[in-house]
Formats: sequence, structure tokens, C-alpha cells
Amino acid sequence: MAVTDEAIEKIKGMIVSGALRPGDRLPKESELAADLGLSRNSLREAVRALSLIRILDVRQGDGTYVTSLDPQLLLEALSFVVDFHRDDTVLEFLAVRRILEPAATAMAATRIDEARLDTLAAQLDALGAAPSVEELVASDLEFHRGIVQSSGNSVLCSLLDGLSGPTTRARVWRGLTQEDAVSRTLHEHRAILAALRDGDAEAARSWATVHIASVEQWLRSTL
Amino acid sequence: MAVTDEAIEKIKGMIVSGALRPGDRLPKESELAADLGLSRNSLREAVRALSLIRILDVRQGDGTYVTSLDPQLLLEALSFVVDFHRDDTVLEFLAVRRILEPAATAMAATRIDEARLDTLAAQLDALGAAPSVEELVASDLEFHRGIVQSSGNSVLCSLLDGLSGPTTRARVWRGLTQEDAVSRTLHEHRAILAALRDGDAEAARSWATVHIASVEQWLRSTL
DNA sequence: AGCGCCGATACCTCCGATGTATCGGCTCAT
DNA sequence: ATGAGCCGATACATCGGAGGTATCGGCGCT
Repeated sequence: MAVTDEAIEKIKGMIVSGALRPGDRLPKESELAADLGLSRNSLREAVRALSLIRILDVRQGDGTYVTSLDPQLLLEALSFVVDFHRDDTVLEFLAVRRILEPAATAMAATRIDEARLDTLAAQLDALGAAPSVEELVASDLEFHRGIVQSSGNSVLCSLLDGLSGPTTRARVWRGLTQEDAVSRTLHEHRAILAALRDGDAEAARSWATVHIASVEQWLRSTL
Repeated sequence: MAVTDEAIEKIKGMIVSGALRPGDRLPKESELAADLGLSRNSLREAVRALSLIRILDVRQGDGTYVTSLDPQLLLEALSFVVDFHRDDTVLEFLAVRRILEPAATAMAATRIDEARLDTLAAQLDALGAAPSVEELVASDLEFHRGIVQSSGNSVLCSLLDGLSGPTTRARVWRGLTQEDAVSRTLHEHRAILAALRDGDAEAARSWATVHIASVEQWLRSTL
């Protein structure tokens, strides 16, 4: 195994074992390189790799730190990976989202608070009746993100965040080519919000399923 | 933005735009570095980072290639990320798995073929009635992986693969501390297999839910 | 035709030097 | 005494070059 890969494993080990805790600062490059028995250049490759997936946070002139290791932060790297997939596998990502999103919405139904509900409602109101496609998609992302955050599961939340990226493109295409997509989306959002306000988990789940399935169905018929 | 980060973005761009396709070979280090306007050292950091998340595959003495970009390959990086999480968030990972696995099992029920069913059955038979905890957990992983592969969704499959890692530890602890866990697991596996053979998606889903929920419940009561 | 040697190629690792951003203490004016 | 601003120490950023090693493919031998 290459020295850089060893270094990655060792740094990972130091974090997993608890020798390095979230927020801790690593020894400076030259010291750490000496400790691990490699050159600064090779160590930098390891640090850069870990920094790409948000394990480490390097700040020039300051030092290198272990991130908070929040699931949210780490799974953020997922969206980077997902970016590499285009049309061919977008259906598979969408299918996974179709499984997770309704479940998350149902979970949110029993624990969402008034403040969040009001925020979501205000958000939908602010959008108006005839938004542009871009506005709608942005609002759509925010709406679902707000709900999923109320599921109380940060892993679930980050995962859906990552999966939403590729399907966003699909939604844009859809908005551009399907006339009633806008009004239908607005209607479905209202329905989901109403179900959440009622604390009706099953209704919320069903509306979320319908919401995603309609995108999926359109996409399937298009490709 | 740092030159290395720019390089990462540029390489990513070349792949996403189609200028570089899966399996393609990149220009050699020195040329690519010159093209992108940075030093070989800095370029190497970018390449190493992309290689960690399986976007690139570097082979000493040969060259650097774009990987197949299979969802399976890319999501493999997920397990690396997941490794950084310990007890505190394992419940959240398990909760997500509890959502996905039953859905995947249900999907498999309608499309699994005879050969796969026979393989799974043989696998369960080979385990015997009183396996060691390690054997059981290994068999458990294989069993579920085999089923999820039959769901026909490689993204779903990889995701569950990644999520299974952290929960594996939990299963080991459980096997060590809970007497009837072994026999119960074996029984549940048989039930899932029977449901799959019947093509009964709902029964398969339910058994899978029960299967995971029992681990989750035990874990919740322990922490 | 098949096997093995060998050189070209490309990545691997390291070193040392210079550039640059950040932080914290110190100075000076208010 | 207090605050702003200067400035040096620190640590990461970037670079170019040198020597090492693994791989591939052509060439010659059997």
C-alpha cells in the first residue's frame, strides 16, 4: 500500500479511536509527516483527500482541524459523488428517494412543531401562484428539506439532501415541458402541509409518494 | 479557491461534460498539470482526492483512468465515511436501513429468480443450526445483500451495503448478549426466504421490517 | 509460435525553497 | 486605560526537480 494510503488509514484510525476528537487540531504538517514517517507532500495528498470528504478542515495560516463529523457534513460528499451520474441512473436515485422521502415525511408528521409549519406555509405563500420554473424548483427543495429536517434523523436528512441534487435537474426539465406540472406541484405541497398540520402520518406519506411518483412516472416516459 | 480545488473541479467537469468518459485515460501527470496550470504536486493532491472516492483509478507505471463510475463503486466511499460514526449515530443509520431494507426486499419479491432463491436457501442450510456469532453475522450480511441485489436497483443496493457496516457491530454485540437472538434471526431469514419464493411482496416487507426492528429495539434499550 | 529480457513510460516519494493567509502580541494615538 | 492598526511568527500553499519503482510492450531467443 502506498504511503499516502497508509497515512489516510492512520489519520482515520486516530479519529475513530478517539485520539483525535471533532474540532481537534492536528499537529502541523511537518510534525505529522515526521510522526507518520512520510514526506510533507505525500501527507498533503492524504489530508487533501480527507478534506474533500469533509473529515478534515484545513485553514491556511491557522492549522488543520477535525470537522464536527456531523452526518450532515460527511454525507454532503454524497452529492459530489452523485453529480457524476446523469440520465442513465437518475431513475435509480429517484426510486431510492421515493422510498425515503415518504417515510421521512411520515416521521415528520408526528413531531413537527408549529413554528416549522408556519415557516413552511409562509414559504409556499411567498411563492405566489405562477412562479418561474427555477423559483418553483428552489422552493420545492427548501420545502422538502424543511420537512425532512423535522423527521429528527440527521442521517436520513443528509441522504435525501444528497439524492435531491440529481433529481433537481429532472424537475427543471419537467417544469419546462409539462404544462400542468407547476400547478400540480403547488397543490401537492399544500396537501402535504395540511397532512402534517393534522399530524396525519399516513396522509403525509401518501401525498409525498404521489408527489415523487409523478416526477418518476414523467421521467420514465420521457427517457 | 485553491489551485488544487480548482483542479478537482476541472477534472470533475471534464468527466461530467463527457470530455472524459468512464475507462478513459487521463493525460500523464506532467501534461495534465501543465494544461490545468499548476504543479505536479498540487495536481497529485487533486488526483488523490478523486481517487479516494473512486472517481479516478491510478495505476503506477501505467496511467490514471476514469473508473466505471458505477453507482456501486462510488457509493462504496460511503462506507468509508460511515466508519467515522460510532454508537451515537448508529441508531440513525439503523433507522434509515429500516426504511430501505423492507422496501428493497419487497421489490425483490416480484423479480427474484429461482437460481438466486436456491442460492440463498443453500446458504442458510450451510450455516447449520448453531453457528457462531461471527458466522451468523457474516451469513446475515450475505443473505441481505443477495436479496437487495435482486431488487434491481444498484443505487439502493450500494446504499444498503454502506449502511450495513455500522449496524454489523451492533448485531455482533446483540448476538453476544442476547440468548435467543441467533435462533430468532435464523427463523426470520427462513420466513423472508419463504415470502420471496411465494412472490409475496407484502409478507417479505413485513418480515424484513420485523427483522431490523428487533435489532433496533434491542439496541435502543441497551444504549 | 511462445517465452523471457529490457527499455520506455508513468506514477511514487522525497527534498528544499518561496509565497500567502491567519493569528496574536505590541505599539501608538486617543 | 482603551482601542485601532502594525508586524512578526506560524502554518498552510505552491512550486520545480531528482531519484525510485511498477507496468507495459517490443524484441530477440528458443
